[in-house]
Amino acid sequence: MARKQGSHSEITGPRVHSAALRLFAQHGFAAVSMRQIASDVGVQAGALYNYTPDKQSLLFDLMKGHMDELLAAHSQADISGDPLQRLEAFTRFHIDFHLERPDHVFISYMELRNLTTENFTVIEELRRTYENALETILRDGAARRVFVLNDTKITALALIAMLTGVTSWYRATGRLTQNEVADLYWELVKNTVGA
Amino acid sequence: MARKQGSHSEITGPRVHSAALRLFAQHGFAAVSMRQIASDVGVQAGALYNYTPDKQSLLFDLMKGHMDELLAAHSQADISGDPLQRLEAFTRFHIDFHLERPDHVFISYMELRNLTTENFTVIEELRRTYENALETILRDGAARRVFVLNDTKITALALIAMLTGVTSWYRATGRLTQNEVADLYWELVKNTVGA
DNA sequence: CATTGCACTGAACGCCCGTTCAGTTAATTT
DNA sequence: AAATTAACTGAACGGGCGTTCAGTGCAATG
Repeated sequence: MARKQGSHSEITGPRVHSAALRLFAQHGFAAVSMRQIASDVGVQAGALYNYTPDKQSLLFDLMKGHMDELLAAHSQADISGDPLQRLEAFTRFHIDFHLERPDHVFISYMELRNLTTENFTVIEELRRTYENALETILRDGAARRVFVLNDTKITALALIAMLTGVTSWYRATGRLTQNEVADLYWELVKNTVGA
Repeated sequence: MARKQGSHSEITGPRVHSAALRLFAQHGFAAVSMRQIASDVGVQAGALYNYTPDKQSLLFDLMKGHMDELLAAHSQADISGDPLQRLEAFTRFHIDFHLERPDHVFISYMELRNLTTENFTVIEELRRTYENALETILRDGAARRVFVLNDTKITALALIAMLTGVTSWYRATGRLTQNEVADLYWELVKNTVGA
């Protein structure tokens, strides 16, 4: 019969994924071996295969999990009101969410090319869904002449690149708090859309 | 005596580096083997070592060469006048330069963690030099109240992230010409700095 | 025409890779 | 106490890795 207590799998499973997360973010997917992940968890390489069918799935699960969390958190977030208010809410949501998951963000932007084509397609679609949420806000604002935009699609991409870039320099121990960063970026975003 | 004509080294050498450039950009440094590069050039793996001391140097040379070219082109470019004119010139220079070297740009932003610490330090310093050029323009403009900025350092980083992001979606066969992209981004940048 | 030396081959070096699996351990259930 | 089974070990599989180097062929030199 299946054991309920004393089982290690509920501990080891998450540890495998969080070791993979950290190591992939630090050294890159291709540069990290299953033996390194195993050693970090404190088991032999073979034991990893109780928790993932293969290395590729380890990467995909991390990225898919991140995108699912992003979209779930985004629909939970209170992003409402007129376009300007929604853009502010989106900006602050994006900064907060991304600053709290630097490793996930890093992997999701750097390791796309190490996904199989099927897995890549899945992630790309989720990413496009998120980008479209921003584009909708921009289009609404442009229609109501609250924003002045020459090209909503390019503006959306430019804003996301700007906002996500924050993870490449932000350090919790640095000069600015997370809220100060969000304030600064909101000013930049507001200006960018001509509001 | 050394042969001057009929020598292949002047042909093979550049081919090694350009094969490495393309393959590293496509699959990532860690995922590309010396044998793949050799096969792309049309030689055996051992022959590569006539042109590079090791794989790491291949990566470093590509990144160092890119940064040197960037800084050289930047100082050749006519970036003069008042802060607004200089910011426009910088923006257009940055977009043009980066759109014409997508592989170099990709490698220089993605493969930093695969550099040895010594090599990383070198590249980082060159990158900071370039960022400082933008920051100087911003500080001048803020001092003369042409720009409205809360934090010149963060604004510089945000703008560079936004501008460099163009390489991740731009395709020469797409909807927009390089000049149209530069025009769009200049509008965004101008707005962002409150000018 | 003999010599030089560049450019390259092809084999080898020791090592690490992702993945599989028979066997061991020990906690739980009956 | 016996049976069951989850969790894991340790060895092995075939293969690829970066790098080295003695040897080969040939174009240019003297």
